[in-house]
Amino acid sequence: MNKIRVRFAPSPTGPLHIGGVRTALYNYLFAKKNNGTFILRIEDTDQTRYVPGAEEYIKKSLAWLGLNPEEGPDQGGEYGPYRQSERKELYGQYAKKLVDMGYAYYAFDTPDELDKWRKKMTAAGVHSPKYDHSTRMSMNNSLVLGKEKALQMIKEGVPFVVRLKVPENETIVFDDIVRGNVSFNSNELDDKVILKADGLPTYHLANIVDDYFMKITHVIRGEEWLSSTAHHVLLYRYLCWEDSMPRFAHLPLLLKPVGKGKLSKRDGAKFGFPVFPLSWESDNPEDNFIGFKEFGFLPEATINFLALLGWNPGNDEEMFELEELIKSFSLDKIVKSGARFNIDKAKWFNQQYLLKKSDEEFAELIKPWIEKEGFNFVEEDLVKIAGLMKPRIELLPEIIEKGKFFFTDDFDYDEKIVRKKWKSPNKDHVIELKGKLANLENFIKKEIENIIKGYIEDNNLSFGNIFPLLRVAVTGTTKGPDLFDTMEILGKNKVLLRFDAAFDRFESIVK
RNA sequence: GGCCCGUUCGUCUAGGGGUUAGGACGCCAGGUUUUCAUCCUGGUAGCAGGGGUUCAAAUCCCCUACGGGCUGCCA
Repeated sequence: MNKIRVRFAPSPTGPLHIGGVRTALYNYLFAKKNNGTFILRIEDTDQTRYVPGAEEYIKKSLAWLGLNPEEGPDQGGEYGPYRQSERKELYGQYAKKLVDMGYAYYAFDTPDELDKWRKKMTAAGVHSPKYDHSTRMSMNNSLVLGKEKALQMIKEGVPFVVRLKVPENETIVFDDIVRGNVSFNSNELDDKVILKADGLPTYHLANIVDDYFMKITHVIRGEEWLSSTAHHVLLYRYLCWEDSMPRFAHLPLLLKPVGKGKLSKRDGAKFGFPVFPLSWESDNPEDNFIGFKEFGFLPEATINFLALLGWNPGNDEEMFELEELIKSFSLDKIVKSGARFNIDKAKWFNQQYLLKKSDEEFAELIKPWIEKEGFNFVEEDLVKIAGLMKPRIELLPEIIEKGKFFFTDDFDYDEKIVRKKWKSPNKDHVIELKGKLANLENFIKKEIENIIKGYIEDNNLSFGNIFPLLRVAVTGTTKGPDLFDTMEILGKNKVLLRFDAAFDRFESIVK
């Protein structure tokens, strides 16, 4: 069997959607699993939609996730170039060849004319007018004009496109790895444009030509391509490449968390979570998107989550890092139906991976977020803080909202608790306790604990009345890691100052 | 509208003629904890509907409904 070769072929029209990332992932996994080659090909044939920076974004996204192509625009390879705009000459050649063989024809209908034609047809009751076997003979093309005349027009510089001449009354069948046999009646297919007036190919032609020359063995792509696969099969046949036609695997789409339709780029803003791997900045603020990375996701969690959205290993396991995914991956376990994008599961995965990190690793991960806030910290303390905060964090930036008190005195107090508990005798005990802590020479967890617990026990107090006040005084909140650990990290000085500040504040709150 | 694809707990999914329909997230309850979180235990909830085929259907077939995709000189 020939060596497996797959490609991820995005268009640089903007940031790479998370669904595209999953497509890349599956291609990558399939390649690695089978000792094959994972190729990146940039499909930049639509110059009107080209967005500068998008190609760079795609590469950075793949790199962040560890999905590194072996061949591509940056890596090179013996089947390059890997940018379609750099392969321009190739496509025209094959478009012409198809025309010469009678499998395609030149068409001169302008976009404007087609638009008007469609409107007219629609008005006449045709639901979606198609340029196909039933209408092509009433259009402006070489089939009605005659080849001579058409060639003449082309020579004179009349803009033209090349359309595939879809045969009549044929059943086109292909065996999709995910969906099994899929068949189309050719009468339903339109005469797709394969070469545009600007001389560049459309997806359909470019794809077939490139896949053929790049020796692609499996085309793993989104379901949105299923409908046009019949055209692609025709192209392979007419070009006499049917023997090396790749196998197709059409992936189910990612759907909106709620409501109808597939996941769209706007859903991120709408639901408050990312639908892109990395953040994307553009001139138009409406087109600024936050990424999984910037949202606080780990690449391994993102991968794990994505992998399981439309694929499963066939057993109950669900924690998979890239290497394990490679071992377990198989195309036949891909699910057929679309999957709703559910961020809760993604967060859970993130937490699982965060929990696996050592305190040192976790400290490094939260550091950028803390620095971003402009907070200062002692390296050694940060590792301790990391250990305390790790089980409490699902997304990295939560270190700020949940652990702010480690880094600054500027935090709000939980007023509800203060109002409820800041009264005698509770408050007198707390003030008394502060005095005892002030006398403590060795301000370490064990000692602090002895003082506080001893005091509460000696005076027969309830933990529930004293502890929340201590906690809120020092951290502002009743939630958080072990208070004695926290105090030790903060240090005696800071803790005492916080008590003083808190007592003042508490008084004005209860007033 | 037409064509193609799909439909198992709220969500992701296992199961592909005989199962108490399994797991995970979420949610709820209990336990642990100074609180929160982690962790542990338990619970909640599903085969879209209708016809067939069969001794037996979540599983095979048909119809309907619903959902998704496509229907561009976009990919």
